[in-house]
Amino acid sequence: MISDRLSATFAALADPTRRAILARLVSGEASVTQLAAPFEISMPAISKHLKVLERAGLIARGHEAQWRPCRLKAGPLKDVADWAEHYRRYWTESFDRLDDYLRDVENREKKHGYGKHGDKRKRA
Amino acid sequence: MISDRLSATFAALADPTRRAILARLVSGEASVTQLAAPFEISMPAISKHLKVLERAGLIARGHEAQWRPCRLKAGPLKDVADWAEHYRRYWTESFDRLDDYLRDVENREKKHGYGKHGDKRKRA
DNA sequence: GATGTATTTAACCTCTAGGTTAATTATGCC
DNA sequence: GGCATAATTAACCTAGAGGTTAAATACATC
Repeated sequence: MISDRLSATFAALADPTRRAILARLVSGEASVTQLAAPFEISMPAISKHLKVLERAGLIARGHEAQWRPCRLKAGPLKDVADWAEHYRRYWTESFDRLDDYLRDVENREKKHGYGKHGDKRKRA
Repeated sequence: MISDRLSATFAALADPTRRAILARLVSGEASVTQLAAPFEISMPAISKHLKVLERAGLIARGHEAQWRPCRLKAGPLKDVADWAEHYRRYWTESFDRLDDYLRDVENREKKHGYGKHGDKRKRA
């Protein structure tokens, strides 16, 4: 079980099915069956996804006869947005802190350099 | 392995150690040993976290002698921020779509209602 | 080339995530 | 009460996450 709220939120959002469920809930309350319709997975699987979303505080659930309608609770998403905002200047600097390391790195690029999987290039 | 980029990003961010590493990288490039310092886990564990961050495109790695300095790559965080922004109006509506369901729900709250774990309350 | 430092890889462990099918619970309707 | 529908719980499976320790790799220096 994930203790801190932000981790629980990110973990809940890491699954595309769950993000799709949230997206669906934007257009209003829905039953479990309705939420399950677009997916090929079983009902219990959907049920588990909903439990994860509920634990993360991203949905709330009601009771109407045998239905348990879900609705969006976007509160934790504000935390996500706020958290990401702290990094805005780093994605704004066109290439991630480009200015910071250009002088350091570029003028010694024959020796070092940032490659995808380390330095496997031939060296002159 | 996670196929879509957004899922990989969220999954990477779901771990507090990894978020702390990103936060540290805001103050500039750092070696693996430097990044590991604040934590009690082993070097291989840190190495794995860095691999996750690298795969998610959140860091880039260099080569300097036996060091593999890391730097922040905030690109994917913009996607996170953009994604979250779509839900702004739902967390802005003070209590998550409050207006949408107040009429529907509140006037039948004796029968139904949104509780933490379903309707376990006594009914009149 | 031996030694020391930085880091990764290998091999392993445990726990959990995400899925399944079958059974159970809750409710409305006849 | 009996049946149909909605959803959850139970029991199970597999793959992967996150951690460990020990061994291997890469580089600088003496």
